[in-house]
Amino acid sequence: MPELPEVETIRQGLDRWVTGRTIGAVEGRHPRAVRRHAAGPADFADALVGRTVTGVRRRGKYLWLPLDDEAAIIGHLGMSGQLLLCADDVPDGPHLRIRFRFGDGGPQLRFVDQRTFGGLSVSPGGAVLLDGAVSPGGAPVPAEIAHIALDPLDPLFVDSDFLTALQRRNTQVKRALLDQTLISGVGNIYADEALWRARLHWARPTSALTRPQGRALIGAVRDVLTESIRAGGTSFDALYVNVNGESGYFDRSLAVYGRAGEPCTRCGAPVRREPFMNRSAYSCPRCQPRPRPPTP
DNA sequence: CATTTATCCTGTAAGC
DNA sequence: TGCTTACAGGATAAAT
Repeated sequence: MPELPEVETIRQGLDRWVTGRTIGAVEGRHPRAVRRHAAGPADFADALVGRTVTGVRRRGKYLWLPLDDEAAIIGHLGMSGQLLLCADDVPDGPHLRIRFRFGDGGPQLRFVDQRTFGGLSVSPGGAVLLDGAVSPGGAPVPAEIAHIALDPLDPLFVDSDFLTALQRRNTQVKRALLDQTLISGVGNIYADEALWRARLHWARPTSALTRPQGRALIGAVRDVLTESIRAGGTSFDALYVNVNGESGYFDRSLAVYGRAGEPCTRCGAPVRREPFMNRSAYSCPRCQPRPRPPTP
């Protein structure tokens, strides 16, 4: 599902195909897609018609598109959201939620979302620098996402600060990786992949991690995210595609996620799947031994 | 305050 | 064959 590499791939596509274009019409097709827009669906469209997109930015799994009037469109793909550039004659699918037409008459932008966990909103002052005191790292982000931590590909991300915060936590290491207020952009897929690379079991208590283990972990997180971006992200099915409808191919490089019973590519032991937060955690039983005592 | 759990959704696949 | 159930899981409100 869309995590940092998938969102970054989409950001790059939007930057290429949408930046500089002026919105001509906005068509809302499902109220849930704009539920985060406090001023309501009608205001969402009113705030955008006639505005020009000046760029596309990202923090973690959030996107935002600054506009020429100091507002910004904020977007989150949730589980199944897609942003697609389509010629006018491409038929609407059943999950079309929002359509943007542009004044140049070029390809329209569609927000398509099967499970409706994603959505778009307009942040009135979102294109303007936020008070650095309340934004993690002091970076400019819309106020609505100021609670989201820096992601590990952000130039302002400081490894040692993250490791200190990680060690202060009293929880399991995978839970910490998924906490977007501690480190953003990592979801279930890349958490499992990074833990495998760092040879750490997901249930390891954060407070007991050594500094070298922590450094190995953040290095692994950064490596796997970077490699996946290079591959265009991970596509298991048609639910994740880039803005032109193309799949990424990092699924071929996954070591453990979704590979229960298959051999570990490092040691050959069958990959283990364990229940984790009403989901699954995949790991290698040999490379990532369980922590000694019962989990905290 | 820190941390965990329940909830929102729908399509696919597995089970009876 | 057709119905039911489990599962996928990001963010957030609510609970502990």
